[in-house]
Amino acid sequence: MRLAFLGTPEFAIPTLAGLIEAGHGLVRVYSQPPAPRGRGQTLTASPVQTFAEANGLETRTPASMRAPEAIADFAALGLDAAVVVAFGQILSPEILNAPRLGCYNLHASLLPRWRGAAPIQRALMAGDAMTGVAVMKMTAGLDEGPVLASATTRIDALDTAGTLHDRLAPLGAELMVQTLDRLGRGVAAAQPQPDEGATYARKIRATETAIRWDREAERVDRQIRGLSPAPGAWLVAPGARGPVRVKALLSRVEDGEGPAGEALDDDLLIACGRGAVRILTAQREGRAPALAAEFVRGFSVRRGTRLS
RNA sequence: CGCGGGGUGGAGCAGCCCGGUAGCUCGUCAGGCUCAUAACCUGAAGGUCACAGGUUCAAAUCCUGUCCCCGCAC
Repeated sequence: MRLAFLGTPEFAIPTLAGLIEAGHGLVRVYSQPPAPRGRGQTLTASPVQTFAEANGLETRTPASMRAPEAIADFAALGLDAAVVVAFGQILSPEILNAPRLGCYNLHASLLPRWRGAAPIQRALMAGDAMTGVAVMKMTAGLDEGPVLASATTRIDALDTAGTLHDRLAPLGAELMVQTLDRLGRGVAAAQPQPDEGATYARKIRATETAIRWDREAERVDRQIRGLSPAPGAWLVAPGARGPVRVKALLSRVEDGEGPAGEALDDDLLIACGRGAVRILTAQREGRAPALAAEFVRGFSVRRGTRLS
């Protein structure tokens, strides 16, 4: 098929790679424009732009797909369909209707659950036992289009947003390739999303990253894993030269009772509002992530220590 | 030039402010103890203190520059 691809972060790359491998006619890749990123604020191209250019694909990074020139240019491509994966811009009806068969989005949740910005993190933080990916035909409403296909994956006790992301990206890529194949053969069926069961996956805000030890252990654990590796759930531990911010990257619920936030042993078992959480991987500011055993070797958190 | 932290035997860290014999926890190796052990005891090996200059009688420590890593913000 004659396709355009619109995507921005790492998550979108397996799908783009899958389309290339499937031999589709990728006539254009769109991505968010390079922006100052990271330390030093260097102007950096998005992962998708970098990948697309490395693969010799025609790439554009318009600041807005709503600009008349962008719309006209897009319409002139004469597309069969467009594939959108975490592009980062809301597309107008003119864009959505331009390709002959429409625009198809890969979303990292089992729609209608977790429409919106942070589906992977939200599914984990909410304690869902299962999540997945869905391919839908895009409509004006945000993530409300009819679903053509979906695939599920179990959320394990030690999953983090990072491990889920890495599992869902290729799963979604495969699903998208299959769906396009069926679409091309005219045998794809779209099911409208039911409104019931719809939830919205709000963008993660910095204020959500502080660990609240007074909450029950299950919830603290999910917060830690749902925010790992980025932006990370934080706690503050007393250090020799003042309070130290520590990012908890992996945890597990364990038995234990005590005042919320108190270390119950010397190996990062921390009491919560109810139950306790053992931190398995941690990282303090300026340092590399470390397994609990190594972490504690250089930064002891003895039994009785109060964390906040 | 967005703000900040860090590079010290194989791992994780302390020491740096207030220059002067390389420290801690662990790992490794050898021996011992034990029915036995990831436990305990004894001993040993292993470090150009990121790199390059500078100051000094003397630099891990102070000054300058370079490279790499990380947190925040975005």
